[in-house]
Amino acid sequence: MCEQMKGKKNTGCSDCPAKDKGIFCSLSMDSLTDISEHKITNIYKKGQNLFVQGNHPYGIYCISKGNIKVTKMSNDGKESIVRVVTAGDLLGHRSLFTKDHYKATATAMEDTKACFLDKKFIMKVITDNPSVSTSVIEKLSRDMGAAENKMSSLHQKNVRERLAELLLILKESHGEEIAPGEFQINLKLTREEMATMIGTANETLIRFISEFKQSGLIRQNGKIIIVCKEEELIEWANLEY
Amino acid sequence: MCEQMKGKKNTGCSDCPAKDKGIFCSLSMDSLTDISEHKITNIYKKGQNLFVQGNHPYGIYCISKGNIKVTKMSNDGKESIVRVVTAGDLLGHRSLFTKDHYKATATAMEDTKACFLDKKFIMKVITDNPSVSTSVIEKLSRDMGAAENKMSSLHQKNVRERLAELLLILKESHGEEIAPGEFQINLKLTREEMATMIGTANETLIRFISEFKQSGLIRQNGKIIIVCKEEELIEWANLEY
DNA sequence: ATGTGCTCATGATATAAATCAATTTCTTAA
DNA sequence: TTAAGAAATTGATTTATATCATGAGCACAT
Repeated sequence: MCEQMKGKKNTGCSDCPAKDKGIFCSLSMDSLTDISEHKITNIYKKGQNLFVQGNHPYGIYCISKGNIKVTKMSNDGKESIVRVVTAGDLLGHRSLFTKDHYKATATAMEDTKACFLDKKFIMKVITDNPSVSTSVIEKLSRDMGAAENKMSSLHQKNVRERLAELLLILKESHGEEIAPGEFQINLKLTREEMATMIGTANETLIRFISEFKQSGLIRQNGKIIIVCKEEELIEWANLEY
Repeated sequence: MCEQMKGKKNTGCSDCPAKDKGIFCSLSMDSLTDISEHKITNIYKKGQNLFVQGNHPYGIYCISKGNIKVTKMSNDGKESIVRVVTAGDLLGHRSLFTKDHYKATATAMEDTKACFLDKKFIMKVITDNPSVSTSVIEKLSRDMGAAENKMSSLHQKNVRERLAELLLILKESHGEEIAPGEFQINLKLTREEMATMIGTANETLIRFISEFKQSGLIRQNGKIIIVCKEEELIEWANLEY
């Protein structure tokens, strides 16, 4: 019996905190129950891998709680975070759909709850439910837009601009307004991780973080970053019109 | 009447040279006829835009013949080619599915034939035909894999490695074996275009192209590049294991 | 054929960011 | 509670690549 199967069945999908953001949001109660009965829920501790670059996929993960980083490692050991996956998102679907091995490694950034659905079952759910397939298509399209955007930023922008852009993106995806115009980014990241998200060295990243802190664009509460002057960050980010 | 509607109906989808590579490949003759009746076929001359960054999508393009580059332009006028689209591929779907404006510009690299399907119709085809939706999902997944790969390459690899990688990718997508072990890349690219594909300056690209030519890894027949020593290119590309 | 405007090529120089090195601060586990 | 390791910071130096400058080769329209 494979690793994933060791998990135990858990609360139903209808109770999932991420239900409304997930691909099953428009399904009937009955269909949801069907999915609940097929899923295997697992808890991953911070630092644990859900899957590893090079392995073969045999299903898909629906994230119920927690943040997961998807990283690619080069031969010479350089790491890049290509995407961060959150509650309501899918994980491992890309490789499953292309019938390929995993091109990246997925690691829990904090204690995480993820439900595993085996290949055969999820494929059937997708073909049987247009609302699911269009959700998947929409999610993929969105992620691909983000990927292409990041790609062009790496070419067109310098590190300061890329950092400003990253902070704005994190503010959108993980931000919480804690005071008028002040947004706390609810995602704990090391400098190293932030650096690999924008394709730079951590020393370089640190210098610009310090710069932004000095200018009061951001501040820090322990490990947590707070965006104070969004408007100025937007200026620095040099976004497309 | 909008620009796209000026095109005339043309030969049916069943005669499309790209049919087998497209998302409609598993449809019945009847369904294909239905699609043929709804499509608007257009011819684009080299350099013409199919759509422009910032505009609003109201349908999708199926490429029947020709190559199209998808480029993103920064505020300061720097261009990046994020993807090249070929016969059998979709175009404009990403923005359509996310209900967003176009994030990039699509330009014909040569005389091109593309069929336009309006939003309402293509959405119906997708929801009515699981084979189409899974094809779309697979294509998106594949493109997204390419995008994330390119993203990490920009961070992890130097220009020489990225160029070697690009040549290998082009060999896969547009290569034709013209002699044992010699692959002609059937895609005319300027140096400028190649440079923007791997996120570098054209002068820099030219230096490495020259290097590769001198080492006999590639050679040129007019504007067309021929890969002579694939194995050595693979070495240089420093691919993931 | 002849200019006019691209594309390609090569050399010289500048620079952003990587790398290397050393110190401090924070975490975590014994 | 302290020791040990990890993460963050700051400074000095190096380096890959961008940028600038110039000229040669080609293609195409007149």
